[in-house]
Amino acid sequence: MDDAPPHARPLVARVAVEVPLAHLDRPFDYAVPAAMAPEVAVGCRVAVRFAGRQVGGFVLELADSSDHDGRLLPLRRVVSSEPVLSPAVARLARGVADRYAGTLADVLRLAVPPRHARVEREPAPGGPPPEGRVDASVAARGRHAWARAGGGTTLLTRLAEGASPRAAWMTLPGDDWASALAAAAAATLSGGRGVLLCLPGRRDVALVDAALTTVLGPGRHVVLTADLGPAPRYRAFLSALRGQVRVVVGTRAAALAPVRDPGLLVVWDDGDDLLAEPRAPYCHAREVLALRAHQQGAGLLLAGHARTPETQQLVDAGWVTAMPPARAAVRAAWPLVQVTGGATSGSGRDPATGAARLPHAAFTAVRSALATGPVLLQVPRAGYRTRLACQDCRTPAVCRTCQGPLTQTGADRAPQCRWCGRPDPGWRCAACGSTRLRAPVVGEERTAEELGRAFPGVPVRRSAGESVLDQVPAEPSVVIATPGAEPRTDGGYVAALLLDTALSLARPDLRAGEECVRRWLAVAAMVRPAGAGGVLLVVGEPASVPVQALVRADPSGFAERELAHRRAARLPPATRLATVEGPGQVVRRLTDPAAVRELTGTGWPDPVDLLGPVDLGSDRARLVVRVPWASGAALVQILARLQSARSARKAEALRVVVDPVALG
DNA sequence: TCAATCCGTATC
DNA sequence: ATACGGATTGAC
Repeated sequence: MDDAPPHARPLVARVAVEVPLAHLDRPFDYAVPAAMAPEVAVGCRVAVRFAGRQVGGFVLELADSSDHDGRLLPLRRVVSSEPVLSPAVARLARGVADRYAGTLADVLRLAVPPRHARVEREPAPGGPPPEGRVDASVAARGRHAWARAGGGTTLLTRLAEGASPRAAWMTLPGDDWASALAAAAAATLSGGRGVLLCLPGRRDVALVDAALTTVLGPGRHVVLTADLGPAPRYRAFLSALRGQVRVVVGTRAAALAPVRDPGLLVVWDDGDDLLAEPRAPYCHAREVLALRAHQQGAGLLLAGHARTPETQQLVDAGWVTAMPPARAAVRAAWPLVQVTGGATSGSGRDPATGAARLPHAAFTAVRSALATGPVLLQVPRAGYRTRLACQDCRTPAVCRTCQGPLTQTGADRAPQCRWCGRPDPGWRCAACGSTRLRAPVVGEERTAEELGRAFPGVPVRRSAGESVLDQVPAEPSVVIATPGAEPRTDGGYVAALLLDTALSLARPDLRAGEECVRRWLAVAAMVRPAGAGGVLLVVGEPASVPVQALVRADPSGFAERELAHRRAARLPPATRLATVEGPGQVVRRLTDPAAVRELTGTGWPDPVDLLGPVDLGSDRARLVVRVPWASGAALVQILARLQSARSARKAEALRVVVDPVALG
């Protein structure tokens, strides 16, 4: 095929068909009718007949012969010649599917947005993008952040030279990180290569979008998020695919965007679980981009206020380089950290609701800070980690298994036991039989009310849930925000207050400590340096390891300790772990080595820990499978074979999650 | 001995 | 889902 003469036409198309069955996750050959030969292209969408049905597919390859013994069916239709699945993205998608025991079709649904014919016909924008006015001060702020990161300036130089550095960067308080990422994008672009930036939420994407516009000028990058709507999404996708823009910024699905010749792949705040895909194959943007960096020889930047154990593990392995700031830079950037435990100034609080308590020392510190500027208060989300009760008879809701208190960890999640962590989606009141739960709101609203009274004459602004503030004026005010919704303020906050840290840390979750430190560092990042009067007030246990990360201004030390702890406890990412969920009988059989050997040919890797299975009710069960890190690939292969064997027998697919983000 | 039917398996 | 091949059955 490679040296075919110019008049030769492709005879065979290798097609990835869009079917959800695991055992059909491989290419199928089709004959290319002469009439379709001019339209067919590698990467284009086609329609084919498959097992008697009309299905869609993507051309993975064109060839002049097939290894298939039987007769080939002809392609039914070339849907469009647009090569929406480049060989590089096809290979990446295959790698992601293999990494997560999923199917290529699942990954391609994330990688290629639905076609929009009208958008596809739109003429390409004429000429080069307008030469924008570059805002020198924004670029300078970005460079300033890099200058105080260890090796930051070198990183920019190497990107501009076409090298592919892999780095883990933690910001210092006050860093204009969005501008810093834009500066790295500009450097990479100046070296002639593309850039992809993945961020957890729309707010983060909007910040970087704005920074890219000022640093690169307009029209040089494109935003790619799932919530754009079909036409704008396909338009953004096509402009990256066609090379009209070389910089893409977006949320998790953008990790598979068709950026050509990428020189830099950026993940921001990889501890945010928004970066994990909630649908099969449950891939995480950090893992997708790490694989992509490896496959395509691109640079990788794992950036954030905090560092996850997963990223720390890559640092330990020497695969990415840490960028520690000089100790002097840390001292110059960090606010003064004050930890207060013990007595509270409040009185008459309802102990059952765990309402916010404000120690006297913190109260005075906030009052004095309010003389000069805004004070930030981070509170748990409304209703979050509050004890649930029956809406009708007010009987406290308890766990059916262990009688622990039920709490809600998110507005749309099932109630969960605070002691054993078990979710209880089908709760029913033991006293009156009601199924209606009441979540007393103690988080944000109650705190706002209390603080409003505590500091009369000072405006109280709230940023949470539906009404998130991007920015607040740099004037004295109490700003109450839920994690992730903290507004920015020019010059930074005079003080910030972290309440009830001991309670937050007590969450029955493997990631509780890591998650708290991540949220606290996001607050610390917005406070003025100690030299400018900035104070971070922490209400909690001074000796606890997560609180010490703040006291010592040493988030990387915390990441190291956290990873060491995971190693000692044989927890991810020091081990590889997967959950398998399905009908009780099927899942229980997976604990029988002989049965697994029969199903997969080889059986579980040795050694293996099978934890559970846990009964989830309605005849469903979940098994946790844990293997040493080195056996991860073998584990995933077994899981894929298991799915394959089941789908071949027309059995319902199991829910397999490799590296689950949350472990209750 | 051959056609009709059933069942398992592959799906190009 | 459909299509096909091989095995099974039953009538001549």
